[in-house]
Amino acid sequence: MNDIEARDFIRKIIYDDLESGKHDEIVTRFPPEPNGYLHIGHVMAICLDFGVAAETGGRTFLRLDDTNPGKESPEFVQAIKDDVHWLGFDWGDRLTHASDYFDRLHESAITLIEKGVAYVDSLTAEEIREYRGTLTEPGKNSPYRDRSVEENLDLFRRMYEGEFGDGKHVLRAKIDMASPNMNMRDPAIYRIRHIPHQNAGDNWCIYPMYDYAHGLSDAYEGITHSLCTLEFEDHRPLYDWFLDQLEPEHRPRQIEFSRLNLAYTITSKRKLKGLVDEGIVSGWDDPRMPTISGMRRRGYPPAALREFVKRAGVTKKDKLIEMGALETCVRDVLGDTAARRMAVLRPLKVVLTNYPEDQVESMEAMNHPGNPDFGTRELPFSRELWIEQDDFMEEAPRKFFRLKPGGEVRLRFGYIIRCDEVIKDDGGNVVELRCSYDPETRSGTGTSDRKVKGTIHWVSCQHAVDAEVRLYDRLFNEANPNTADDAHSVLNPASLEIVNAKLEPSLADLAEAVQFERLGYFCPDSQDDAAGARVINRIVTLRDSWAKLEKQALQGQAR
RNA sequence: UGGGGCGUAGCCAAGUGGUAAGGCAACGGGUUUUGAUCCCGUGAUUCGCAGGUUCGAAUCCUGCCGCCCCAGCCA
Repeated sequence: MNDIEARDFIRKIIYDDLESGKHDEIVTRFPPEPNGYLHIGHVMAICLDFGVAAETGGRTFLRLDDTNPGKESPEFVQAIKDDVHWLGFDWGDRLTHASDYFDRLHESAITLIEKGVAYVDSLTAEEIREYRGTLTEPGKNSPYRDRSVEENLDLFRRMYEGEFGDGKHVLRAKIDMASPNMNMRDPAIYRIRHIPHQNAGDNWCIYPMYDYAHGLSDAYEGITHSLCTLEFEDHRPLYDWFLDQLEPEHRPRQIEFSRLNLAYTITSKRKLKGLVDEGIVSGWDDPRMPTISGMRRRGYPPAALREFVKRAGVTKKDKLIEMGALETCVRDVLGDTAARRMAVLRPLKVVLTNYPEDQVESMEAMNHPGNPDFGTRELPFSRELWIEQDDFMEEAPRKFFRLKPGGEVRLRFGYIIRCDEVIKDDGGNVVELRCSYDPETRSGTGTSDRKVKGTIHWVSCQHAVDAEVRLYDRLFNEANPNTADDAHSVLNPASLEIVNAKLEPSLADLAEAVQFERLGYFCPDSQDDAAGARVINRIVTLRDSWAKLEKQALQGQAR
């Protein structure tokens, strides 16, 4: 245990509890409400809850916190399970629901009534709000607050039996209507809802509130450390109050940490749902979404997400982390694991005028420059090739070491070519380049001592595989769209661009994430890709220091 | 102008009385048949601000300022 590094304040508390003997085993829980899809913010909680237990040889429950039927559904339950598994965590046989405890919770509510610390209130929701007071003024007691235990028991039984309509009564904890902590002003424990439950069916018409159900569920499961986000900090006195009143066998401790916010994206389930419902994205798993399913479809490796939250850290300070930090993690993982391939996103034809008409050569290409274990592959080379439009400039700035009229460039794993002639259409657009190749410069022959500044990628026209490639950018133009009044006003209209690309032949049956050299990391789209009709997602671009240089170069030229 | 939290570099983050770790970003330089990767180097006289205690303060005390959360029969 001592060899584990306590990287954050929560781990320090937990390791201390182990060392002091307060606990022999750490038990945590990840308790999402199945009312939406999990997102990048949840990744933090998942990694913490499962991670800290795994590190200490403890256990973690995946608990669906389903106390509010109507918002929850089995679809979301399934998505949550898939996402947690995909992230690399396993709950074993510890999949539970708050609804699994409805019977015990109901019994304990009766105990609270018998103890005289809970009562049935018959005020309307609006009246209760008025009686609650404000942030600066105390509330006042409900006229029903002093009902007898017998009357409360009778009323609660009849609530349970379905005698009353929604909202007619509510069971409340009798605490302190003048508490400076709003959560302690006689919070609701049970409300009436005549609707079926996603797990419990229609066995119930009264449902427990989060504050009541959560701490007790933790206690029932023997949770030692109940980790949650900062907004629950002032719910803790209430969490503890229920435990004090009911004295369950196990006594969990709630500890709060700050949420993780990602710049240029939103992590509010409500707003995320809005994007889906309004068709701004194709679904919860749209590759631009910050949902786990979206990031999975985009091609982000789970290891990158785990590394990202590890680098972010666990603290109580509000975080708004730059997108670049996440992208770096994605590149770090993919850089080691993805094979290299060649593809042209925006094709421009090159004809090698001095290359034999029907000749096809096979070029050997490394699958990974830093790792020979990836082996090599053969690339067909012929007279007509596709190159990237960006790799040619008719009037190039200084330091542009790609192709320009009269200039030379190396074709990756191929020959050095020179641009002899630029062919344009009637509109003056460059449509083809006539080039000549230097037969002495074939890659890997040892005779290619000649150096040129630039190396560009290419695909043989007659061997190319066509593909739809989807290029993604951030969904919002505002660093913190969470705080924007209207999310629509800060949407990035260019968050998706689709191009018709040309791929090297080996990509005809691409299945995993690969690097398209000089472009970025790409993977087939899990929904739309099909044999013979490739649909590929760009996961992330490569770091592009030329983009910055180009800007400077063009500005310099303009002056 | 109630209560609860939080303020260390552009973004994260260590540090808890002994003289400011690390990562990301940025900026230089080197290697490179990916302008990628990799490697090397550059940042805080200062820790929200102002006082105070101390030989010594990011760490302790006082006051102030700023930001976040709470008035669901949501979680």
